[in-house]
Amino acid sequence: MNGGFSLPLSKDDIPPSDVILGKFLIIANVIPEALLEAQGAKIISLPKDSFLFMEGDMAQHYYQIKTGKIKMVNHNDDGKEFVQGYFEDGQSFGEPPLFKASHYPASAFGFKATELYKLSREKFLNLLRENFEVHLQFTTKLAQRMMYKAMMMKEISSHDPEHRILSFIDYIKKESQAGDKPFTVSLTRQQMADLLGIRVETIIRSVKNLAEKGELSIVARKIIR
Amino acid sequence: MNGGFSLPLSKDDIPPSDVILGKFLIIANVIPEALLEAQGAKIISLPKDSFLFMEGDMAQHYYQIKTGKIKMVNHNDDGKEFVQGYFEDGQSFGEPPLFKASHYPASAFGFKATELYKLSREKFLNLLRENFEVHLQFTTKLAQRMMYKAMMMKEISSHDPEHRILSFIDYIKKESQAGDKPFTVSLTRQQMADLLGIRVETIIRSVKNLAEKGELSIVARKIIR
DNA sequence: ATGGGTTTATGATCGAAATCATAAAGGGAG
DNA sequence: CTCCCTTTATGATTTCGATCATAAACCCAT
Repeated sequence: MNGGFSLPLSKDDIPPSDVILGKFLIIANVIPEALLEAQGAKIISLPKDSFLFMEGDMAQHYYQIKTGKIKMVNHNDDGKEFVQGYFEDGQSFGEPPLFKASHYPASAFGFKATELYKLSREKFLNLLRENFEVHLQFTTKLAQRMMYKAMMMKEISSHDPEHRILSFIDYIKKESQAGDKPFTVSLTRQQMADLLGIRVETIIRSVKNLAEKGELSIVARKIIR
Repeated sequence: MNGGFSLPLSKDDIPPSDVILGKFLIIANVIPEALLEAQGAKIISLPKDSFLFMEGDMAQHYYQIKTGKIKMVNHNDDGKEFVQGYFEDGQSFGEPPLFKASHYPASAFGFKATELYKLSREKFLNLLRENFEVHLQFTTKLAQRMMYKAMMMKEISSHDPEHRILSFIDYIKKESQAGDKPFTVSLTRQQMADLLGIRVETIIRSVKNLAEKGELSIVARKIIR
């Protein structure tokens, strides 16, 4: 999953559920910290439950998580939220608008207290210029996220909650590299709902149905497939 | 929209509607043809109404359209289709799975008879390696498509057909760089339906509603905003 | 251990988009 | 011009997820 880099991730102190939650959508474990520091990246702190930037803001900086967890999220008019993704240690987020100096399509929210590297747009582009391997690595991660979004769009468009849920679980299972081994979903049903654009109640009911059909099993409320 | 390159696009023989249709989702006018040829790209022909590759196939080649039009599309079990995007002259498509040697998340369909450059994965990556500007250009286009998908996911998830339609039209209007000038949507209602994951009838009714509300106007069945 | 907040659960009702059916209008090829 | 196919249009009906309401189970902090 790290695609070549061995960053000092030290996930030992993170509870298992979070590791799994992070597994999928860990999509851009991008730039070695040494390189960021060499370019002059600053380290900043984002408190839990606060926003780093809001949907619509102009993108000026590259951000990469040192430790913590960020939720990229859209809020529609009636307050409902749609989660574009979660990002954790070593991952970057919110880079797409950097390239054309445009605005963020979603807000960045501190799901946990988070420490981040912050690098100006110019220095970021410079870093890519001077480092083909990092650039390629970055593009690769972007491409992966792209495919995730393509998959989700297809699923979301053909609304059938059960199908959506299964595809989603299979995707994160694959990401987790669990192989054939039973895979435990560590997301809450609410989190799945926000990622899939479905109400919690519907998730709960659909999951139960899927369990009855034998497509997955529920043990101690956890979803296993 | 071309972002720096002036490719010999010669769109003169393409009717206006197609130019406009192509305007949006023209997102990766990527590699100068001279470079492709230098790397040894072959030119192949894809007949109208045929598939170049299918969802699930392993990605082995980089494709860039010389002339014609490609539709990237998913088919769900009951035959309904979801269109990920249209691509035209000068654009590339289906590149994300190239980076990790994985399979296509959607099928490529000849919306018109199309001539394409075809380049092996290795040579494509090589080309990026040797050409920072092209690589950056490519990443930029990928980032743009990414943002389009993020926007669409958010819209699709918060189902309100009218809202979705307006956001979509505003997006393609912006892409077309029409500014404040009235913008005529050149997509059929069916095409909009397939791009938005809504039924045609719903599009028709919603558009009519929006016209009554004054959000847009319909002239000779064409949607103007 | 206890209390408060979250997560899971379940039933009842509603509503909006999908579906089904049918037809008129437009457009292109010969 | 005419025929045929696509696109737009409109009404009737159905369906399934959203919504509302309520409560049990669980978990964590003090």
